[in-house]
Amino acid sequence: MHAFDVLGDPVRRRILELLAEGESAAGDVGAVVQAEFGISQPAVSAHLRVLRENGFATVRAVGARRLYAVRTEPLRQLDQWLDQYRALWSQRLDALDTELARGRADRRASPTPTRKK
Amino acid sequence: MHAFDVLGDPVRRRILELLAEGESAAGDVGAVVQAEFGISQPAVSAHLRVLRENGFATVRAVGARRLYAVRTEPLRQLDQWLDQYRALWSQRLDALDTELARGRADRRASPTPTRKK
DNA sequence: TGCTTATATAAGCGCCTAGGCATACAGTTC
DNA sequence: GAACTGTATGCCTAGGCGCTTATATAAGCA
Repeated sequence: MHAFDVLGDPVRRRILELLAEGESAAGDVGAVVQAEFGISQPAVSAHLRVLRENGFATVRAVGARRLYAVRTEPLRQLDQWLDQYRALWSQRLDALDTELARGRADRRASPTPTRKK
Repeated sequence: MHAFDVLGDPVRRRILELLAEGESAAGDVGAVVQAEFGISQPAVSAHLRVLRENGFATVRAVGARRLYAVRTEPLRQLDQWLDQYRALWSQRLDALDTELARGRADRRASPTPTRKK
């Protein structure tokens, strides 16, 4: 599952947000999320699993508790992914201007940039 | 549709990447994407529509052509969304350490060992 | 005007995912 | 060890999304 698919779910985003406040037990996170979204405990558990299996969270057992914590790696990657677009907005131009600006840039000086993959 | 859902599709991510090189016609983007993903023209058109309707792209007609261009606004917002997590990784700690660090930090004020992994 | 190109929309369909309930399993307590 | 708490898994269903084919619409051209 791609990082964006993981983050595509509002429940998971909320869980991540909660975990950002600090490591916490599945049940604690669950209580909040269940209340807010009106979903069951198994549903929350499934979301935690997705986060876990996709590297967004780590777990460690403490007694019968499962303490979850955010793993920033995937988020950092997301940040990197954004890099390829930052230039487009750091030009301090708004969307429409950016569009026009790029069109012109291509016609004027710049040689065609390479791209593939 | 949430921004993450929009970006959750690999075809759409690729289209965005292509558009980042500069404004281009639906057909041109389509040719590439259709070849790379083996999907039909209508499928590409549908993706362009999603990007458009969710603010990730703008269109303008030039004759029978439809020129698409990236709109950075949603990407900027994504960047902002990441802000709430940047603190977690700018601490220069990796996931596991971060987890431990936060747990301890809550209890006392001791710093933690450095990264590994 | 009739054909072709460029792109979008419509209809139908399979698949994947999230959710529910029931249940399993581990740990804690007495 | 029985009962209870905390959390995960299995199974099933429903809804949404992406794909395909067929077709519509608009512009360009002979």
